[in-house]
Amino acid sequence: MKDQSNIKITLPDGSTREYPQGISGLEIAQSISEGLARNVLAAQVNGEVWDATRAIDTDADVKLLTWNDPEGQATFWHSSAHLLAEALEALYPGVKFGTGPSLEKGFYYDVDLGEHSISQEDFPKIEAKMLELARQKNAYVRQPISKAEAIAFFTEKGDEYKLELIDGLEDGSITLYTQGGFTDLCRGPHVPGTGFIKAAKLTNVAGAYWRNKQENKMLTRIYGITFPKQKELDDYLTLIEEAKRRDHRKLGKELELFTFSEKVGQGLPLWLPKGAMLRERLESFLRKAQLRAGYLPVVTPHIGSKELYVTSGHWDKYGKDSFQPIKTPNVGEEYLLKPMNCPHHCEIYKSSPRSYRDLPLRLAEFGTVYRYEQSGELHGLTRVRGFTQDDAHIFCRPEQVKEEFVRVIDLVLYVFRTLGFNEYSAQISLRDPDDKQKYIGKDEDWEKAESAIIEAAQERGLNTITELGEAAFYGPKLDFMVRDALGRKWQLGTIQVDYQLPQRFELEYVGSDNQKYRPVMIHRAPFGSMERFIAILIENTAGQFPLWLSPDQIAILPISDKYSDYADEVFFALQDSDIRGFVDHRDEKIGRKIRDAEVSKVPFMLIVGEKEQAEGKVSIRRKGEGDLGTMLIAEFAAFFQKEVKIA
RNA sequence: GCCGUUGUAGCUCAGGGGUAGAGCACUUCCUUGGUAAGGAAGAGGUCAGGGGUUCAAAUCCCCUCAACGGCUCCA
Repeated sequence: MKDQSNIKITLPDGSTREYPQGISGLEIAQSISEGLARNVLAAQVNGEVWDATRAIDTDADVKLLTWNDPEGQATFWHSSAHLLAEALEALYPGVKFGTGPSLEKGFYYDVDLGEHSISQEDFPKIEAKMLELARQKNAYVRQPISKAEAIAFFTEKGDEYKLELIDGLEDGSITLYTQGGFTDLCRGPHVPGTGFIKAAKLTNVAGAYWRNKQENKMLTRIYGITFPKQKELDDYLTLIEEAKRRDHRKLGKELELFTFSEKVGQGLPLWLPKGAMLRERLESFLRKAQLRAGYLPVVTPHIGSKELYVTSGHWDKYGKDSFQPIKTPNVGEEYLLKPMNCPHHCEIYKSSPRSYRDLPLRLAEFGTVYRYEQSGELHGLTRVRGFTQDDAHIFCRPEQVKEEFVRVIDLVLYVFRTLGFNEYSAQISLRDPDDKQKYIGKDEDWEKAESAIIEAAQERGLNTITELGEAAFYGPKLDFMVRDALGRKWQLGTIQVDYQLPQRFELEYVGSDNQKYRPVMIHRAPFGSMERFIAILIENTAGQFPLWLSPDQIAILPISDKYSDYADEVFFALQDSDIRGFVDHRDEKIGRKIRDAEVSKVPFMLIVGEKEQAEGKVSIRRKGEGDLGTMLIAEFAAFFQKEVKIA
């Protein structure tokens, strides 16, 4: 007969062991190996992450979590947030605490510092305090308490934020955690003790609204990161430094792609010749792909009468936060800078009666739009006030929605693949079921649209995440999200199903039965916006664009001005083969010309001197690789054409 | 929009109550050099803008603008 006090623990490899009831994850680790026990940060018990020291009372699947597990790191960082709080309480008595979660990389704690204030200069002091407390190797002690006790504790402490949090908690589910002299309301879990934290760095301080609501008080959010080893912190900091070097704002300036001018206005990028040419190349790439996919180009003006946006619903939704209407000499006449292309495209649809045979009708336009983004939101090229969408609207019959949607997914994936965007996430953005007033349209239409998206994504085997409340006000969408060099997420490609605008604009087509029907609209933009896409492209490639996009593909470097004429000859010959570049006619030594070409990321350098001139050749040097030997001009042109195609 | 930080030459930055500095870039001259920076000279700034304190402000204070880091927002 089985001993009542024993429980069965199943480990991830499928093996099962018997332990006395009440054993902890840490003790299980000890029974396996000392080394493992030293590294256990938490235990996953039946799928839930627990303190490693928490007693397990029933048979369970247990996975011991270490620094190598994302959940282990999350636990480590959440515990570090408590350590930060402890340090803050020691240094700034009376500080009140909001919440302090772990992040993908690190953690933060939101605090109300009262009279105090904290700046970057205070970081070393706080970090030192954290490490001092860590060296005390205090245990994180879990203590379940009743709601009344919790209220009493935090009333005594005078922390109204914790009281507000307790208010939303259910009696019986409340726990406190204490390490050293610091006690926090927390559901856990935590690492066994502070001693695991060997390196700490506060990264920045920022304001953040309490509970993320704009109408609430702004607290001070202190961001930090910790590691079990100093070296890991050093490596992390090096990585951040490298990421900053890829920042499109920095590279955009260095590579002379774009600039901003206070005089032109905030968030209004000025494209410099190299950037403009890069952008044009991307546009023509997509134009070609869209022509193949059955899109028809249209062009519409940058403004439209206010009535257009009253009809579309955009005026009602965004009017007061937008660029305000442009007035004319005629009283009452008002125009808006267009924030969207869709209303214009709807009017194009209406310009002629449509038959079911005409559908799907795919109208495409690189349409420049203007949105008055909040000043604090502007960010390089990723968030601007004037930008160009690679927009198109597909007008189709209801039964065509899914197929069209799938075809758009294919187009987006083709674009991403061609440009080497392998790290994206596909996000299905649905409406917030608890806040339906934010949206327009009938429930029935929303449900149809949402299921069309979900099915289409499934059909293409996309690995999707679903976000509630992220839909556009007129419909759900499938967004392709990518990260910038510093890990921030941005939406690039987007596909949106819309039943509302066709109704608002009273779009119709005649069916085979000679009855009138309402088409469905799909909004889509594979790049999203040229500005944002190029920003991410710059960061992805660190400014080293694929050969076909590179602003300058070759630099012709004469050894001295004696070979200037030959260099020009080579240049014109290659220009005839559609190869872009320039001749470096400066009075500099070859070493210098090479260095400058390398730094400005020109893919090929063609060095010409006495030898080359005599033989009608060029010496090829590839950026980052070095000397490739000599070729005849025509040989190089052929070689280059092959390279462009591979890229 | 909110909280915080920053704003000095085209760029990167030093300085800091007594009327501005470096490197790179730029211009001119010398140099004609073979695979990642040749040399010299020169030019360039109302120290973001406005107001205040002071005998004196780039420096201290206030306001505005912009950038940066977050928060909120994102058709």
